[in-house]
Amino acid sequence: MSTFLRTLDRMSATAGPAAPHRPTKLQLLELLAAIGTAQWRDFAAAAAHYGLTSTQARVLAELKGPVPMRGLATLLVCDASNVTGIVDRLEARGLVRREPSPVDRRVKNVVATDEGRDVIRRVREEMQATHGALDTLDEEEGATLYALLERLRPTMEKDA
Amino acid sequence: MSTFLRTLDRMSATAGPAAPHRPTKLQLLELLAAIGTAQWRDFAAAAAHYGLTSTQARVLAELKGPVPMRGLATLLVCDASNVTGIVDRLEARGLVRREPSPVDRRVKNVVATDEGRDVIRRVREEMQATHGALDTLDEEEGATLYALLERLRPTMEKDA
DNA sequence: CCAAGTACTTGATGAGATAAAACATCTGCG
DNA sequence: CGCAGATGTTTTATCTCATCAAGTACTTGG
Repeated sequence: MSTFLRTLDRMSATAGPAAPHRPTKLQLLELLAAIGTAQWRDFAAAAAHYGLTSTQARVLAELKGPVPMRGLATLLVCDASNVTGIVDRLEARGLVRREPSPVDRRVKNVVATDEGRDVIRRVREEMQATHGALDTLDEEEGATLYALLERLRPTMEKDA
Repeated sequence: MSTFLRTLDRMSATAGPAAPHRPTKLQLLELLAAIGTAQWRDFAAAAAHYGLTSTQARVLAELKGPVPMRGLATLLVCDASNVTGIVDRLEARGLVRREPSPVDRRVKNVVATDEGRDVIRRVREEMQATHGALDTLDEEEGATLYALLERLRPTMEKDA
């Protein structure tokens, strides 16, 4: 609680005249959206640096172990037929391999190759380097933000 | 986007069990990404409910006044030739209008029609309705969250 | 006035998304 | 057991969105 108050104090000291003190729900939604898209663009840029589309990078990042095509579709929240093409392109570049499931002959498991693992590792590193954004928050502010966002999360994920 | 999440998750794997009062940078990023993802999917779903793609809805949302094609391209961070098609489709549905700029005959300003404004208003309402999440914050907490997020935004937009 | 720059469009190309349908395989129930 | 229905994958068609290259129309500054 005292953390809250001090955070507010610091904010009113640094916020300047432009900061609205009573944001509407809509303003908050728009701000969240703006930050979300900024993050997404960062991810896409890091992926592009290694010749990947963001979707391809997304798939590659999922492949910690073998994942069936259908499983990828579920993870990506998209149609299974869509995954075929994405994995085709990754496979053509040698970043990924299809192998038949030992337990179900209908299923093809997708596995990252060594090169695939290497590429996604580099994308991750680049993301970390890019995000100095949060360094502008001190420890208390970070804790405050985290606590507030965490309360938002469960309600917003209902549609997943 | 959900992979993006998991990627960040994996990146912060060394942090161990969550220490809620001292979140790491990566934990914060993960949380922001989680909320951003959920919100983006909600936005897309609300837009789809009115027969709009998320990109089309995004354009409509930008049209608070007349905006030149080139300006839209800048806002969307994409090629100008891309905007032509998006606005074509919106115009074909009567949600948007091109009108010549009075000051520069090269320029076409895009304006939302009454119907366009109505549709985007409904999309926004649907999002707000979906996100009772924000109702769990009281006024002070909302203001705190807004101020913190606002400080994050400019830093994250640096890379355009 | 004219060269260079800017705004927009067109056309080619490619990724990603969905829907419908084909095909092989698995599963459960009579 | 055997078959009907469900499931996993791919193909094909169609759309949107993204880029690049080129072309047209207009503006601007030397």
